[in-house]
Amino acid sequence: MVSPKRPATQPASNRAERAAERRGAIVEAAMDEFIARGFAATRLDDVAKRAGVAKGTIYLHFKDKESMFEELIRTAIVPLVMSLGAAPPRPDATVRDMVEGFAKTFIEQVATTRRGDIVRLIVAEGPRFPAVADFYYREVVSRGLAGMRAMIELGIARGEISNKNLARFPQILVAPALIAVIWQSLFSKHAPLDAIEMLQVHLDLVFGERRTT
Amino acid sequence: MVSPKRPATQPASNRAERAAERRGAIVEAAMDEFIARGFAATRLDDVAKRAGVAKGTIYLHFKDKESMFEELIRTAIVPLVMSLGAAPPRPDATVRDMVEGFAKTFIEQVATTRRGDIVRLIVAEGPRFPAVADFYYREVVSRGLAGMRAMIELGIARGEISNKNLARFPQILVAPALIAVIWQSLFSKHAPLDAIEMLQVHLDLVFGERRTT
Amino acid sequence: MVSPKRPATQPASNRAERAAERRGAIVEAAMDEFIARGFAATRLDDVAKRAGVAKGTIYLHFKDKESMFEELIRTAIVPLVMSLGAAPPRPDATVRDMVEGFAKTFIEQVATTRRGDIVRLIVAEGPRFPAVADFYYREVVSRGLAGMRAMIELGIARGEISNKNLARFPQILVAPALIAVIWQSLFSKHAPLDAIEMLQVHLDLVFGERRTT
Amino acid sequence: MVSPKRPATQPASNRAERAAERRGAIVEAAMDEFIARGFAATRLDDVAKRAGVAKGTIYLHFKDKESMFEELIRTAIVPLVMSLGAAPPRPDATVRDMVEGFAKTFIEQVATTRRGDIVRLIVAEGPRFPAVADFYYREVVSRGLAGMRAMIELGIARGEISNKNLARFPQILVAPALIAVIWQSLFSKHAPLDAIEMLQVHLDLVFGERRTT
DNA sequence: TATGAATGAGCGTTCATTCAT
DNA sequence: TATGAATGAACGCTCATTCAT
Repeated sequence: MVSPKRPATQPASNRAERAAERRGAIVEAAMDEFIARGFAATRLDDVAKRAGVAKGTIYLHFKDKESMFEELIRTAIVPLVMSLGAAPPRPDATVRDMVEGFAKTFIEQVATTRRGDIVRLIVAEGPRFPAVADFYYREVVSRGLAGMRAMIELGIARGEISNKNLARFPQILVAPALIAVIWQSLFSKHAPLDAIEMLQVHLDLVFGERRTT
Repeated sequence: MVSPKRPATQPASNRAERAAERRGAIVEAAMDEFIARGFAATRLDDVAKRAGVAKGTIYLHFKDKESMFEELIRTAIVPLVMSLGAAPPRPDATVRDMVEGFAKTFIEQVATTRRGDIVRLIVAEGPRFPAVADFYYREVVSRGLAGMRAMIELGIARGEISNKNLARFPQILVAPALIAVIWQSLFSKHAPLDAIEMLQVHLDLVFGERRTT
Repeated sequence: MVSPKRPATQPASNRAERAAERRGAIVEAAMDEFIARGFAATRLDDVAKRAGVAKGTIYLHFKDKESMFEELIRTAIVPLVMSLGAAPPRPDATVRDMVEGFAKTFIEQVATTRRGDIVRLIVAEGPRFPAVADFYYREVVSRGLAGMRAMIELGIARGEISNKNLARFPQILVAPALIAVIWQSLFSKHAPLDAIEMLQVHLDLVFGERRTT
Repeated sequence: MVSPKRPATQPASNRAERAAERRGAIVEAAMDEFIARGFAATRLDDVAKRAGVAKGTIYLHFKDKESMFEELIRTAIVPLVMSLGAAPPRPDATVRDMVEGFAKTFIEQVATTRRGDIVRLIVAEGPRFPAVADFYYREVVSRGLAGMRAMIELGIARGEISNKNLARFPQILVAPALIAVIWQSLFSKHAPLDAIEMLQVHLDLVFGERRTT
């Protein structure tokens, strides 16, 4: 959340920079509002207020509410992919270690942050925004599942994973992660969920229980 | 579309009955609309039209849109619980068989029907309707998880489940089922998902692979 | 301008009647506003206020501002045509008498009333509302000119009109009438125009000067 | 789109000249837009774009939209008057020849050009812009009618015009010309109108039919 | 002088809610 | 009880006007 009023010391950054700042503020504010209220219930007035700009300014950056929403989600998905794709390719590590690293990254970078809320937002609005659902499927789901499948197959080849059918349903591998995301939004106040622990247990199911030395 | 003047031949089903019919029609229509559009985007005009009643009639049965939504969800959850709680208590069966039966019931009764959409609706609107989320947690989630935990513990006691930590995270057991529900709504047109098969594989992870004779 | 509140003595006219009254009030109000401000500058808020209804009520009768405008004009043109077409077909009268009667009717029924303003409104907005211009041409202009041409030809045949070319330009016969309409709206406060007199003089040109005994 | 930095080779036409150029471009663009859309529906954004200047630049030349419109019309009227007042004062010609020359000039210089659209624009917006209507009356209408009246009186004196009352309604003389202007804008696509021919016929009415030798 | 990003009042339209019938 | 016409607050979007650069 950058203050819209640049401190006097700063030498008045150029126009483009200022515009980018404003746009950023709008994006942040809109994201927050969309997450908090969903698409239909979000008021552009509130977005503008939260972003510290006038209502009309939003329309200098986005064609209308709908395309703002779609563009926002698309934009937000990119770092989501990046934060996951950033899994270090340690070829010498065990598959379990790789998956575990990946899972931890997910929990830290997604499940416990606003990125997780975006995932829930997509689940919530997807049916009304096929373009969003399509994009999400293409950029995140299909890629993510392909990556998981590759991991699973490697695990099977190396003998780390015994259930050969798992490769057909990589969804199983990520299911608890998604559960964690949804749990955060809906039930964490009723009963906290230790996502990291849960993922460990789940990985034990997949890879066999770790011999606790 | 029932004629307002009941023909004299009809034994004049009493008023209460007629009212209940109307109310039922409204509930059905509202449910469909809420599922299709979400809370905020649903128009009571459309609900009334779909239910075949006048707009004002809705207000004879519900205080306002919000409480209608909450009441609807609550009402819809009951058969959800019932359809799941109806698991026959075969004490002689293996735990896996019990869980499997339960899972199949879920797939058939929930994941592939409108009930699944209701689950997604709760995920979507839950944060804006704490009362709904609370009710859902109390009536479905906590009970369901308790039941699952009991099953798991029985499985552990009987030696069917080796991972003792699983009892701490019964969410893991239901995670793929929830995935199936969400997948139906969002991605089934991109790639169909055989939920039954997926659950089988998942149960293989939990109970150990079935020796396919 | 009918009072929206029916006097208590009246036995509460039925719904349809009330609706027609309201619609009539909206039409009146909208006509006045459109004439006074033109299409773009007319505010539906003002129309509603003037009609004594809520803004939303307008939308119970008209799809949107644009179609309201077009429908209004179309509706207003009908009595315009009628008031002109009502020229009594006195076959024994001279052509001049017929044209004169027609002209007087026009001056009395159109040029000096709000109907004249509607003509000016069509001139003003026609280019932006081709549908309006088309309708006006079809229903009023082409018919009116055809009628005029018939009169002129009759006049020529009877020897009342000597200039045979006039039949090719019946516009000439109506031009002063249109001038009168426009003059009313724009310049009557600068210099009043005695339209009746002017038409007499014009007819003298067409039919030859009357021998004022 | 003129480069803001004038190349050194150019003898740097002074600022005032550049400003006048810009102002001219704005005037042209605004005129086109006002004619095409009317006052209220014209967007200064479009004017600026069409003129090739920034929106703010308009405000360096005009106080606001309203006064721009009024000033524009006033400015546009001047050449209108000039193009008409430029009637050569051939004292030896017949009055009919003079009027005919005048009429042809009008058809060529006004009715078939954008100037005619300006006349229609004044008819359309006049009631909302009394200043415009006043100015137009003062500068064009009253002068034009006075000129016409003088012609008519000369015609009467010379025996070319027999109807002495015509001098009281010089409007009759110009009515067909105005009709031609309006017809161009509204109905020329439905039925073309040969304005020159029509004016000839009209003059035959006024001056008596020409003996076609 | 010229720019165009930013503003915010204002408008068309929608829709939950009311109420006379 | 049921209706649906009527309401009016609220929202998305536009555009004349301003002003920092």
